[in-house]
Parts: sequence; C-alpha cells; structure tokens
Amino acid sequence: MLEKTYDAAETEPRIYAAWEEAGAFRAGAGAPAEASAYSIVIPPPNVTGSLHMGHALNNTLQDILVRFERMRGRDVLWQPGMDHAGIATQMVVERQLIERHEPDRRTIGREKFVEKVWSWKAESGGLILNQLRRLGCSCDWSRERFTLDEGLSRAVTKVFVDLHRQGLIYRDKRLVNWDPKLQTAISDIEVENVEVSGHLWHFKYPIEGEPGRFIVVATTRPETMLGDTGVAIHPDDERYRDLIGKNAILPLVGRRLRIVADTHADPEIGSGAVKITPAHDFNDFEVGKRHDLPMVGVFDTEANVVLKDNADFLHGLPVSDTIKATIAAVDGLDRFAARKRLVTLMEEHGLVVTVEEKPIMVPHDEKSKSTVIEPYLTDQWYVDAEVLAAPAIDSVRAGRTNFVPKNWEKTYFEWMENIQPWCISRQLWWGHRIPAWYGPDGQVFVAGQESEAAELARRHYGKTTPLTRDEDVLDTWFSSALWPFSTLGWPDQTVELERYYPTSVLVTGFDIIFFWVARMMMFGLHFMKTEPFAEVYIHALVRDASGAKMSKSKGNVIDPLELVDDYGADALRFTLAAMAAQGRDIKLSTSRVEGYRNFATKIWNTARFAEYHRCRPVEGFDPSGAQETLNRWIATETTRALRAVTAGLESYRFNEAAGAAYRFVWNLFCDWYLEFSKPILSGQDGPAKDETRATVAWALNRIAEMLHPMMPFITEELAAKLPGSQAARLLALSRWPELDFEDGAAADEINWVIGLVSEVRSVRAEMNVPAGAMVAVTVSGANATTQGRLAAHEALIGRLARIESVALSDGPAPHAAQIVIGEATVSLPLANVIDIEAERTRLSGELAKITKEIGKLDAKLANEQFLARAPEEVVATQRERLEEASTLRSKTEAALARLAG
RNA sequence: GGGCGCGUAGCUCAGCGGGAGAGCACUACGUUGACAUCGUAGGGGUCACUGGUUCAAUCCCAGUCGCGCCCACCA
Repeated sequence: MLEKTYDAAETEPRIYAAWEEAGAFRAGAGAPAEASAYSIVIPPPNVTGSLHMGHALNNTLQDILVRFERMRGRDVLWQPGMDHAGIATQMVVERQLIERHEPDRRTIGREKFVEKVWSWKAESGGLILNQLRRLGCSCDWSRERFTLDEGLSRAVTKVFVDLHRQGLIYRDKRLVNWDPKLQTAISDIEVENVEVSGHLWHFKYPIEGEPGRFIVVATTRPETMLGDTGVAIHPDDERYRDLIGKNAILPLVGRRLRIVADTHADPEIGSGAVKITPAHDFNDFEVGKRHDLPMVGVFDTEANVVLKDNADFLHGLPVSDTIKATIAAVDGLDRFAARKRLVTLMEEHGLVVTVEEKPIMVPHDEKSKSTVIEPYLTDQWYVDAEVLAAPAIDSVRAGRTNFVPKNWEKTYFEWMENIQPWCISRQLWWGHRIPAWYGPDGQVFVAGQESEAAELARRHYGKTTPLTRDEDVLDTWFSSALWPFSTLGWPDQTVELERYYPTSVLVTGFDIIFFWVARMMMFGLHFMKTEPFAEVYIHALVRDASGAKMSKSKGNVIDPLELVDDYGADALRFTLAAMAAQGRDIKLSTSRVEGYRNFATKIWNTARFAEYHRCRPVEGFDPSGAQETLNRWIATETTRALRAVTAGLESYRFNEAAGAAYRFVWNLFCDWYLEFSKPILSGQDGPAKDETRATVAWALNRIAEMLHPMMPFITEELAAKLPGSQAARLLALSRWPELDFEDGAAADEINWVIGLVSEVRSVRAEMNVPAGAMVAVTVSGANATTQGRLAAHEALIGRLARIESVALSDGPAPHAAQIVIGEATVSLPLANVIDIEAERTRLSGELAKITKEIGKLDAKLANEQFLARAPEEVVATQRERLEEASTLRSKTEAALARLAG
C-alpha cells in the first residue's frame, strides 16, 4: 500500500542509499557491452564550498543528462571531484588559526601549515559533495578526485615541465595584479573593476632649464607620483611640440622626467600631457618600455611607501634636502595615507592646479571585493597563452567543439583572440608548488623531481651545487585546466582515459568561460591532441526574485538545501529544469518550487489511484493492440509526450522537456484519461476493464521513466512500490522507453469528447446550474460520426459533464441552453433553472466573437496576395477555420432565434 | 567605447513569422471514495515605443526609451 502522502524527507535518503548500494552510478553501470561512452566531468566545486543555487542548477542539469543517457543504454561516467581552491582554502585555515589564538602561518612555517590545511580538509572539507548527494546527483563516487591528489599533482608537474621545455612557460619581470593584503599575484581575470567616486588632481611639473614654465599633468593616484620617470605627449600635439626631448622635474624629488612623444597620450584628455609611472600602471609600463624609461617602484608588498634604502627611488640622485623632507613626510605610509600627504605637500608648493571629482574604476579582488589591487612589478611565471589559444580557437571555429547556446562562442573568441600571458604563480602555500629550483646565481632548473633538478644543476655548474626550490604555488585554475584528462588517469594511458576522453559535454555557467573552459580547451588540445569536450552547454545564472546576483554580502541567497528540506529534491530539480530556458537568467521564486512539489504529490496520488483500482502491468502488454478508443488515445498521447521530452533533453532544452512532461501528466493523463477511466474501472469486470487497468499501469510506468531524469527520487520510489513492479530492477538502470504507436483517429475522437464536455461544463457554470444537478440533454443535427461518438462515450460524457441522459432529437429543445459543436446542437433543457436573459446574453457574446473571427478570416481569404503567396496548408487551415466558424455562427444564430421564439 | 541579453497577464517566466500561453496570486462554485499539496469554471494582455520588410509581425530588420551583464578605457 502506498502511504497517503509522499514523504520526500523520508524517501530521498533511502532511495539514494539504494542506488549507491546497487552501484547504479558506477561508470558503465547497466550498459550493454557494445554501449558507446557518455561522459561528463563535474565542474569541481571548491573544497571549502557549500551548495548554492548555482551549484544546484549546474549539477541538476548534469544529472538530468547523465541519467537520461544512462537510461538510453550509454556507458556513462559522471566524474566527480573537488578543487583545492588555493586562496579560499588558505584563508579559511588562516582565519581558523586566528580564532583559536594559535600562532599564524608564518610562525609555524610552511610544512606545518600545509599539514594543518590537510587536516582541515579531512575534518570539514568537502561538505558540498554530500550536499550533491541530497540533490540526487548520480556521480561515480568511487572515482572521486581532488586536484591536489597524488595523481593529479603528477599531471600538473608534467604539464609544467613540458610546457617549460617547449618555451611555453617562462619567468618574467613585469607588472602584475598584486593583492597587498594576501601578498600574492593574481591573474587579470581575477580582478574586478568597481566604479567608485574619486578625484582627478591636476599638477604642475616644472620644465627643466625654463624657470617659470610648467607642464600640467593629471592623476587619480598621487601616491604613485614618486615613481614617475617620464611625461608623454602626443606626437601631433602642437601645444607641446617644442618640449619633446626636454625634461620635466618631478616635484618633491627633483628627478628628471624625460618628455617623450607617444600616441598613448590623448590630446583630448586633460591637458594632453600624461605623466608616466612605469612601475605602477599597466599603460605606463608599456610606454616606459617603448621609450626605455626607468622603472621606479615606490611600494613594498603591502603597498606601503618605501623610499629609504630604495635604490630605484634615488636612481643616482644625490640625497638633497628636498628628498630628505619627502622621505620624512611619506616614507612608510600606506598608499591611501600617502595620497593625502602628497596632495597636501603639492598644495603647499602651490603646484596643484585643480581637483576634479569624478567616478573612477578601481581594481578590486574579485573574491574579497574589499582589497584594492595594486599593479606591482615582480618576477612571476607565465604561460604563453597566445600560442596555446590558436588551436583552441580553431576547434570552435571548425565546430569540433560547439557552444550551446551558440552566441557564447562570440565571447569565447573575443577573449581568446586578445589573450594575454597568463600569470600562474601565486605567493601562497596551499597548492601545487612550482617544480623549479634555483642555483646560488639565480639560474633556474625546472624538473619533475628534485633529483632531476640537482642533476641538471650539476651539469650546468660542473659540480654539485645546493639549490633552493621556488616558494610559489600554481594558480588553482592551472590544475583545473587538466581536469578532463587528469581525473581519468593521465599521464598514464589508462583504460578510462581511452574510454571517456574526450568527454561528451561540459555543463557550466558563462562566468567561468575564461577561467576554466578556455584553459581546458588549450591544455586539452595541447596534451591530448583532442578537444576535451564535444559540446559546452552554458546555462543561466540563478538570481534572486528581483534579478540581483545572489551573494552572501547582499544577503539575498536562497539556500537550495532549505528548498530541498521544504519541498523535496525532486521539486527543486524540476523547478530548475523547467526554468532553464536557454539564454536567460533564472529569477527563482519559491512559489514555483511549491507548484512543482504539488506536481510530485499529483504523481503520487496518480499511483494511489492505480493501486486502488488494481491496475497492474500485464506481461507483454502492447497498447497498439488495445481495443478501447480511450486506451488507444492515451497510448498515442504518451508516444507524443515521450517524443517531446526526448527531443527536449537531446537539445538541452530542459524547460521544454519539463513542460511537455508536466502538461502530459497533469492536463492530459490526470485531468482526462483517469477521469474517463473511472466508469470503466469501477464498472463490471470484463475485457474493457482488464485492458484499461493494463493501460493505466503501462502509462504510469512510461511516466515514471520519462520523469526519472528530472525527478529521480519519487519515480524510483514508485517504480519500487507500484503494484506488480519487479523490485529487483532499479528505475535508474532501466531503459528509456521507445514508443512509436499513434492512432490519429482515436485521438480525434477523444478530443471531440473533451471538447464537448468542456463546452457543457462551461455553459453550466455560466448558467449557474448547480454543480450537483444532473441534466438530460438532447442532440439535434448530429451526423453519423457524432451519433457514433455519443453512443460510444455516453457514460464518460455523462459522468464528466453531469448529464443523466443523452437523447437524439429532430430539433433543438425549447427553453434550453444550446451548445453548438460542429454540425450538431446540444440542448440543455433547463426550464426550471435557466435564465432566458442570461442565455441570450451568453449567446450574443458568443456570436459577437464568432462574427469578429469570421470578419478577419474573410478579409484574409479575400486577399489575392495572401492566396497567391501564402503556403497552401496555411490557406487551407484558414479556409477550414472559416468553414467551422460559419457553421458555428449559423447554429448560434438559430439558437438565439429560438430563444426569442 | 565594444559586445551580449532582456522589456509578453498583478508577480515569476515560456513562446519567437500564420488562431496570445504556464505557474503563483485573484473571483465564483465544488458534486463524483487518487489527489483540498485537489477539482470545475472565470476575470485579467493595443506581447515597451516608432518605423520598415512581408500576403501576414509579439516573433524578422532598423531606430528610440528603459533595464541587466561582460570586456576595454578614462592619465
């Protein structure tokens, strides 16, 4: 017996355990020997992560695909795992040390600290993987990987060493985006530019040797002015032509600033002259290199001003009183204090021309958002992304990898074609330590192992030489870029690698196309010679109900696990699928989830209905052999629904698959078929009843199957508990149905009945006929087909429309509400109940509507252009419609006339 | 500045060349032993605006207005 209500909270964990116990998620589970491979690698969540709505959507969609293909008999692998998330994880553990009043990481040292991170991971890392289980994700957990695993680390080292040998990884001193709080470099795409209100100061810099002459330059960042080494003006700018080649003098310091001609200077902006600070600004860095200007850095790693003992700062200048005063005033100040101080000093010297208030874009750390990123001159490791990008661009151009929806390709190309060197070194401890060792003179030896590096050094120096290892670790995305093949065992040639690479599809959000997708393409192509995935399905971002991006800081986060608690995982999954229309963000509202929870309840009650009426699957039952029109009709509709669901899932149109299933189950199967089946099922035993029972059971099983990828828990539970089910077979491992039976005539017939019942109900409601009242109707003008249908379905019509008898008559009854259905008129003789005036109003309204419709159709069909140019079938449809409408009009007019008489 | 996308029922959203749809909310009525987490019926929309293409435009094109996001730049 099925319980009265479905209890998701009780059922879901139990079902999940049953799947795991049966090994249903293992690679290739249930697949026939000759099955083709279908594989997805999970976008590895951070080890520090917990499930948010974005994960819920991302993994629900993957699970739907994976379950669908598993049911279709593919050899499926959904490869799970986690990302070590360098910065995030290190920060979590550092914070923990502070909270526990333990010594900080620098005090305990690298080795101890990394140990602590590992034990943190063992204790509290990876919560999210259990949360994915609650969602129902059918990953092959036996193959779980972690980016810092031994195997994956081996892959990382090999990639680094190989790329270095190929000249595609190199060390370089250039400006990087520096986080002064974390004290590490980060890559360009980890920087988020935020508009804040700022100031633009216009300063006067004196011209050397021309007392009283100044050049005006503007800056939003006075704190970097002590690093100025030049002034640029546009070569065509007449105003300053004579100054080119001369020097300006840096106030407060006295350094000579060469005035150079460079197109970077835009005559339209500010004064047209721009001061050049190559060590503190990305544009200036380029200008500085072009003109061989000195690089003067004036900050330390925490972005405090350092002038004392700063050889670059003095740059050969004698330590004048001016310089001494400046050092005394600003040395050691942090960058924001230095800004204020320097502005004050400039004011005191009368060198500030104007100050404008204006919005400026300030680089922030994408994650913390609080720290202002500083362009900083350091030695870092870089990947030559431009070389690696070329084949990755070709692959997408040639369609060997396709984005769905396709317009994301534009974003991909745009970025890939303008790709910059990728800074991969991070000044952190948690991550893959860079396999590079340095000799005493700074000579670098890159090797897979320390012993190898030592051997290289011995050969280089001619003797054994002590080496020190590079302190830095790699950007976390470096190891993520290898995910599609490192998780399958590469660099070993494993059977899994052979079988499941390249993967079938990557499912992800657009926000990591640059971070991850592009880099997997580059590394996959370089090391595997094949694209890592055939398709990239880019799904929406989940926003809150008002359209804002969900974020902890905004406090507008909807916790998917709360929704699972309240409504069940199936309801959440179905909601996400139903709302996953391509190319549009999801604004999630809980009322939708509630609605689909009700859908789950509806399905449950459908099964209880079947149980009550002893509808059991019949071995070998084939609906194409059914005798009852009703059963032939629902079998036809099942085929059509299944086709729509299949097409939706095949084309990543999850909303269409969900919508088709929903409409079929609720609006067709429950609302009509089950209602129609009631008189038969509660009637006398016989072949019709047997067949209907079998058909109900058959359709219900097809429903469970077609819904399973989207609602795995409740469907699995039903498959186990439905009467007559073979408990031995898990729905998760059963086959996706293949149906082709369609009987158009049966469909037409039942649809006619549905139309009739709907009309009668509508009129009854409008005439205020008491819901419980049984009425007798007469039908006039019915042709043979209609008469046949009426006779065949009298019981159904009677039950659903509350009609006690149907009699054929020669003419419409007097004092009756009249319904025109095709050629026939149905009279509801409601002498006692009917309000003649109300009926007149109703019919007049109908008539007006029909007349309007006919007017439109007439005009269209009178239009020669339309007849000449529109496709035949469109014209035919319009003609049919006109014919139907005309019949309806004359019948309605007649009915109205009778009412008057 | 470049790019992408969105403005459809009160709300959240589908549809995207030939009869305006769903969920929620709302109104009325609830009889039938699956289901009140339900049933039946109903109200509610010049599909942002203006032009154009077309026999035909909510749908295609252009422009306007409003909104969102991404990239770049603003010394």
